[in-house]
Amino acid sequence: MGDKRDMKNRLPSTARSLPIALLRARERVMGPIRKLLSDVDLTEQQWRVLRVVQESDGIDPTEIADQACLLLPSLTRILQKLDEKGLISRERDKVDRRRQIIRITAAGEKIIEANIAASIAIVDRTREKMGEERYEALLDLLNDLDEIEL
Amino acid sequence: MGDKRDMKNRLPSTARSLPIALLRARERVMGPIRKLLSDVDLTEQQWRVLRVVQESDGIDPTEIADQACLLLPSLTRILQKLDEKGLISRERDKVDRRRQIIRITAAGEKIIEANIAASIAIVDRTREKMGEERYEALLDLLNDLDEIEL
DNA sequence: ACGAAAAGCTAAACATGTTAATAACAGTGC
DNA sequence: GCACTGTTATTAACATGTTTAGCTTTTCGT
Repeated sequence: MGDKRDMKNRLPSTARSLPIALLRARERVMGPIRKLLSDVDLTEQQWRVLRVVQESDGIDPTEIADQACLLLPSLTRILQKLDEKGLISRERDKVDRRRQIIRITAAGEKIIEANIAASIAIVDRTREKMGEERYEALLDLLNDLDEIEL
Repeated sequence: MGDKRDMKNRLPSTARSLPIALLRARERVMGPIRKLLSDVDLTEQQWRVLRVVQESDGIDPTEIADQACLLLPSLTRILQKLDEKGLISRERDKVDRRRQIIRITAAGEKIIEANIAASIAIVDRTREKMGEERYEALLDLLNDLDEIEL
């Protein structure tokens, strides 16, 4: 018979479950950053999008979604919010009119400049606490996992 | 002056950004599982909760939230859904009447039995493709990250 | 040039993430 | 017994995740 205990023990406890371990780790990393951003009324995703836009010189939503790791429907709403807040500008591409060109505004630049240092500090602190080597090893393994099973 | 390029280069590219690497890795792992579960009309979170409940012998929401890595407001809605679907039962604790006791139903057991094997297979396949050692090393590093910066 | 297929984006619907506020109950000190 | 405080769980409000459908524009084959 299909004894319940047989199946239970073949699955990892939550600490050894990869999906949950990834969740917890992400929570640990993003917690402090979220706290920082709430002071300027930005979500973690809005900040990610704003930074991708700032690093480019005019970029379309598809490219933003790819770099910020967001699905297009989510991005659509985020761009609407950022537009309302006056942090980005949107413009139709004159050549391919399906496409939009997103740019950061002066107000957007200002917000980034005001928070980028603290953002970097948080990342640096995590890397130091974990140790440079282990931090880099973790990144390597995560990237490996992402490239697996095409 | 605050040259823009100075700040840009101190932040990692998306591949070397820990938050984004964690996102992508999670997406890669959960994709196949989500596909499996959509056939039985369960979300990834509902499945996680159902399994935690099944592994216990009566458990309260706070404990479920902790083990399934969910916030209580999310869990409240998920338990309502699972209750509507008849997969769990809820009961007030007779001793401490703030507390609830959640149990899995026969229908819930049936769904788990019908899908647990495929679920295990997906995890196993990922571990094999990545290599046992690297897989375990990744889990160790993720757990380390979670324990850091108390 | 024309119609089918594809690309870029948006809308809608439902589920969860996140924070703040609230209700209901339990324990504590007085 | 009563106010005080902490715990458990829910609700509300807003933002995002996820899937499906839809619209507009372009590209391609013929």
